[in-house]
Amino acid sequence: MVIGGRRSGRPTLEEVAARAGVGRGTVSRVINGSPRVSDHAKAAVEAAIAELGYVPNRAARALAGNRTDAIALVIPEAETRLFAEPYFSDIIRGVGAELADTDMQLLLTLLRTPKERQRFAQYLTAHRVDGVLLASVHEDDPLPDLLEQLEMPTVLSGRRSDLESVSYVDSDNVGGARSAVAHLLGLGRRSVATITGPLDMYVARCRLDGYRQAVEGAGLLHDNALVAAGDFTEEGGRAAMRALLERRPDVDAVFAASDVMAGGALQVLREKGRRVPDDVALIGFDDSAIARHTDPPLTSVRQPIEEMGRTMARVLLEEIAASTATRRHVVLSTELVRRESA
Amino acid sequence: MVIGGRRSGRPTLEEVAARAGVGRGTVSRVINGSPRVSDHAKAAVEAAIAELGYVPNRAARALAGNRTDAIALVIPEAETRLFAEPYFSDIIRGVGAELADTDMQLLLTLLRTPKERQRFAQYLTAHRVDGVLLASVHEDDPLPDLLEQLEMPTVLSGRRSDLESVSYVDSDNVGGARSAVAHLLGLGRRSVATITGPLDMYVARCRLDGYRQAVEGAGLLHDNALVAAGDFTEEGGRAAMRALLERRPDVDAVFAASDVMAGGALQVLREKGRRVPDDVALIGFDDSAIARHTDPPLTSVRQPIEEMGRTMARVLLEEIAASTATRRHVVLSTELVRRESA
DNA sequence: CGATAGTGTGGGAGCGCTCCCACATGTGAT
DNA sequence: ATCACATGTGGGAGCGCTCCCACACTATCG
Repeated sequence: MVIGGRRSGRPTLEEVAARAGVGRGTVSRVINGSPRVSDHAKAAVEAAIAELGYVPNRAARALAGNRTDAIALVIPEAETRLFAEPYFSDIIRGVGAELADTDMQLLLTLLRTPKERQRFAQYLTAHRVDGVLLASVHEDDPLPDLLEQLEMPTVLSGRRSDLESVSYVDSDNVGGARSAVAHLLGLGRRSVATITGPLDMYVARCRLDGYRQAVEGAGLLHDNALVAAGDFTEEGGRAAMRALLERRPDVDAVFAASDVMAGGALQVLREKGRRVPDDVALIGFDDSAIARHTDPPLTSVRQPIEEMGRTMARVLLEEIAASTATRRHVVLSTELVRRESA
Repeated sequence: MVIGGRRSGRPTLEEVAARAGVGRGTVSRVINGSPRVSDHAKAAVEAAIAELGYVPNRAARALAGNRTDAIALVIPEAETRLFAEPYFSDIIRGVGAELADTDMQLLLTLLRTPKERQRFAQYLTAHRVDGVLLASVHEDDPLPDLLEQLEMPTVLSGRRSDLESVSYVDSDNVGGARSAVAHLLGLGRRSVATITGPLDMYVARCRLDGYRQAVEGAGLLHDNALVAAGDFTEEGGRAAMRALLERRPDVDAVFAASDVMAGGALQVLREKGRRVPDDVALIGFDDSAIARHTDPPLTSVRQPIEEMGRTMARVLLEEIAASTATRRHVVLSTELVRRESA
């Protein structure tokens, strides 16, 4: 590796051209992989690049080419709290992996305050990124619409509703929930309850739908007393579990829409003297670290989150490359990870 | 907020100048906060900027000014696995918070493969960032030295050794460990063991030092049989705990150098029928989510990680702004969070 | 053999800034 | 009045690229 060199600055395209004995245009074409270059010229340029240790100046490229070679990964306000969850790091790792072979830069943008959102809107209008990855959106989030309006290539992780128009990559929440509940039913449980997430979140409704489909598919009657609303927090899981035991003391299985809530439910079940899984079987969602650390370890539905991140990046790059606006909706399948709680 | 506008592109500095009835130079001076501008001109320019919704073109600035207004947060290979740990997300949140009021961009760089490291070295020589934050370095990591050689402003989280020359922000690992072990001793425990991290990591050695200081400070003999090497993984914690029980069945307290390892140790203790904290008191390090979810919940040493992130960003910005190379070493104090395991 | 179409190539223009020189104007000392 | 110096200002030059036009040179055809 060549570090530093003659002169004050790094070599420029022009210097490469001089060394290779060609014009600026030809060097540019080689760098950008244009097919309209003779093998001979290409070889000479590549040699010159290697000799000089030339690396293109990003800013100059961006200025001349009216692009930035950078994409933003945006983590909205509500999520910065949950940032520690494996969800985001796995997304980031997936995105990073996919981008590693590109020379696309990844900008991390945390949007906590309205002021920061405002500032980010400026970023966008100032065309400081070529595209945006939006990690986890709420139903009423206007950001995707702003992005669409600005014709900024965008990919969401998850979606706001069935009608989501912006490109997204989501996991099969309905199917995951369905398979979890089917598993409980297959164990012979007949009073299968669910603890839902906040129902103003699409993901929570999907998981509830999956629960319903499985229950009804087994020819059982859907009983609203078996559905308790949680909010994806541990305390919410505890409250929901208490309510369920109150309403239906005969409950023999619970599907919680997140591991955190399942953890809360587990505490209450133990308090109330119910054995897991003997008296009550329990399944969570996310297959997070918590699932491995509860006693007993939680059976849980795993989402392929890193894969989601990779896919998001891939879809975004395609969207940036495409001349016409395309929308892609990708749903990745989930997998039931069996442990001792069910 | 003005979105879009007349013409094809966003307004330029020149247009702002025309509108304000001044020259390009004056607008530039206003934007960059130069004191050499009359109040009158300044007001006119600011009005024009607001009316046009002008946002400076970053690429043009970078090209003309020979800087990037971007810093890289680098997460080296070994750590991408641990990325889910609150450590990194807290660092990121802190950095993000500190940068929010700046117009410095945060680039996330995961360095997994040697190839990616190589590529990153090119980034650096190509001057694509103004500074680098390096999250968690290993003792033999050459990256800090490369950065120093390139005169790239750099701040580490943690340090490689006592002699670290590059700027860093670290937490008081020695003091944290010491207080944890002192707490165990204060409980009347006399056979206090420790599960260390990998001893080629400075942070692991610091925590071991703290352990030693506390033990010796209490007038006890240091027994090597009470020291088991782990590797910051759960499995490592399990193995170390098994070794400890084998060597010193009389062990009545354990200080693990991370919560993850403490979690592993806890499993083994339960397997072997030891009650926590009755038979064996246990303390972890990091105060991570795991600590709250084990049974019993772990007493643990908390580091002010988000604060570390904030400080890192602050120090880096100062270093970038400073004309001369400065080195700053900041050590933040830790706190023992008491739960039921000790 | 000229016309027509491809290929490869050089280099001008220009992207939107910052830097800095030159100059205008103002102020106080001589 | 003259000089010295600070203060404010306009605009040329140039950062390192990409885009694209113009041109040279080939092939292919009737």
